[in-house]
Amino acid sequence: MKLTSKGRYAVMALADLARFDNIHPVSLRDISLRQGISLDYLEQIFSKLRKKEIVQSVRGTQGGYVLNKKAKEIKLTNIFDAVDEKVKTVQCKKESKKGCNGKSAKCLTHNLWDELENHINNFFEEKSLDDLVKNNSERRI
Amino acid sequence: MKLTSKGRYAVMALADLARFDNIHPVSLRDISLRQGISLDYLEQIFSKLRKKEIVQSVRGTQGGYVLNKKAKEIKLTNIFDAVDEKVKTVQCKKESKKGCNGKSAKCLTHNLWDELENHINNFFEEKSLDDLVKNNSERRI
DNA sequence: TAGATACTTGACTATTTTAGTCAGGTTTAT
DNA sequence: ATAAACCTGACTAAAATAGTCAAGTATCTA
Repeated sequence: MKLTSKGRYAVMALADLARFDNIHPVSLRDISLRQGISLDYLEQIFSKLRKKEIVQSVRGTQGGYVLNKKAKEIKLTNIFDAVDEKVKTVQCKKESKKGCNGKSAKCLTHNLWDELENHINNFFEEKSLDDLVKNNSERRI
Repeated sequence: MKLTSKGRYAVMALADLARFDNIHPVSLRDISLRQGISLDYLEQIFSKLRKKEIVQSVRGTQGGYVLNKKAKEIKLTNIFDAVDEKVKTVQCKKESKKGCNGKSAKCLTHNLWDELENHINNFFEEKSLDDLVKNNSERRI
């Protein structure tokens, strides 16, 4: 089980952006340089973040991106959701109306994975972008 | 982020095995049939579980596998560890003595992923095989 | 002691996912 | 006008996953 780069990058980029928010829009180019993430990849990611209304874009020279809500109101859940990073532990064939692995009932461990998903999602729902930025306020880059 | 089948199968198979433990060895063939997991794949998985001394094998007719410890003492951590299912959230280049993404310092979100790893691992360390079986004692298959 | 059952090991492979790249736009501040 | 910056969709190399396949070895039971 691992977190994918897309999710990590999304959070990293937004944390970067949050530090400059309310001052001026932040260009992807700057985020790319500071965080070491490919510009093209960032554009893909921000396209999704914009569609989910987590950020707003400002076009033209001196443009960039701005948070669409207060950092405190943006939970990690929202970010992961936007970039299709999902916590997925069971793959039951839902179409077949059967349980796990094509068997008639839920597999022995079905409840376990449900619990695990909840456990992880709770973590993401508690953490906001604001928490991250505050945690790093002593650092510059 | 998702849990891989290998880890899920390992836990499912061991939960199945735990129900019959102390009665007789359980053959992989039976587990395969009951849990709908390929026999060949199970063999790969159990080879790893045996090396980590989570199970013992009993050869010959009526042979199979037996737990090597009490179900209460087998934590999910041990199982995931045995089959190389790891919770991995950051990929910092450790060899380069640099921080994340080749930058000089830890990335903005580094601490976050550490916390997340701990959060997930705590879950796995608390749950034992015994918890699983008890949770399902009302069910037959 | 024959033969079936069941474990054991290692190599191989198709599929899927990931982590991007690339090309060609459009918008807007200056 | 033009450069900076956003925007979009198609494409792809590499890695991981989820197995399969083949060829054993050990041991119980009849």
